Amino acid sequence: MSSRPFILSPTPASLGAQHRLRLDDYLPYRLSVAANAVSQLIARAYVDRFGLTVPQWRLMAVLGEDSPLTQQALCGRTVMDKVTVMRAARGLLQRRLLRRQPNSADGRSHRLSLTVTGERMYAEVAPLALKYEAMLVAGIEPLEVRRFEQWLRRLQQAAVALSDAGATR
Amino acid sequence: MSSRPFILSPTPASLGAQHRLRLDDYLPYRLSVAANAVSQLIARAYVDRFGLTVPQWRLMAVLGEDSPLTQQALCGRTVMDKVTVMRAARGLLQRRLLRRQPNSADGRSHRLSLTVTGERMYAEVAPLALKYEAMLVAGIEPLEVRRFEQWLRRLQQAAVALSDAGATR
DNA sequence: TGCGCTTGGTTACATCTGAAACTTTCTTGC
DNA sequence: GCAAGAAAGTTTCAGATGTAACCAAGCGCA
Repeated sequence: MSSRPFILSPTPASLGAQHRLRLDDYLPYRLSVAANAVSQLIARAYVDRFGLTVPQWRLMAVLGEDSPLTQQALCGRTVMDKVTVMRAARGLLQRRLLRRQPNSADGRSHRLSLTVTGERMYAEVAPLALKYEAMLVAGIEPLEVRRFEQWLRRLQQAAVALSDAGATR
Repeated sequence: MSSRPFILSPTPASLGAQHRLRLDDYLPYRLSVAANAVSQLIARAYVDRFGLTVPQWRLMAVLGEDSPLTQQALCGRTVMDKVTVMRAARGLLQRRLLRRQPNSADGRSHRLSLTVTGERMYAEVAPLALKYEAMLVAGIEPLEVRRFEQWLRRLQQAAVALSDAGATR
């Protein structure tokens, strides 16, 4: 690639950024593009092998480690819209991968959990997911990966905070 | 948050990953969620202040630093589909932010560049973008930020490589 | 020159997505 | 208890997005 001199030179104020906008070095852009590439890769794999969409995959991932849960709870765990969760759940229900039982504590919601078939699929889905993750970070020290994840959390937090601040302002 | 012991303990094989799938610690998920949060924040800001969609914003960002360019070139620079570029360009053309001139070298394509109005908007858009970036990474050393960006590039590259490998296999 | 192939760009269509309105059930304050 | 408001879930609708088909202009090779 082209040389980028003085990028790390002392910046004028407290803003640790460039003064000129170069899309290619723009963090939100880089983040978006990277996320897209990774998402596409994994989405394709899951749709091909299991016929699962990303939202459906997320539901299975969560319910595989903790169930039963209501749709509401799933929204929180997967950071997805309630409509998205609803549709994903409907798909899985139709395929008998999910079971929906009445919630004695609250007549509005239901308790969702994997069926035996769902568990069986989960048993294939989870290792594949881990395999993809491993391939993506191949050759990188685990400690580095952890640091990166921390970064992502931090960034997300910052974005949400700014978003809330903007909304109420 | 909850404690996560032994995460950094020696892993069995060369795979630097967990053995159990926990969505919350799953890198592709974290990446997607973080990217979403950041994208939403910025998208909202741009639609509110300038009436620009993300694709439109990207076109302006690229054309502001380098023009004229064909749509084809813009696809490469923004990592967007040609249809997406086409629609974004159409929107900007209608608002007279973009100019489209014939390309003497190739009758199929056109040379796109910002109009004076477009330049004027760019002059507002770019600093705001940098401001958002600065706010997101506030309190983090610039060197760290660079490292993170490198990470993102690397991850993207890995994803694309795996995707290509999968497609041809 | 001309026939086939490629490429830039556009259109059509099918899908996905989220905001908003709506229904039902629960909670709260009186 | 019972109205009023909140919350879980569903449906509807409009906008965004991408794939595939399509058109027109260039390229290449005989």
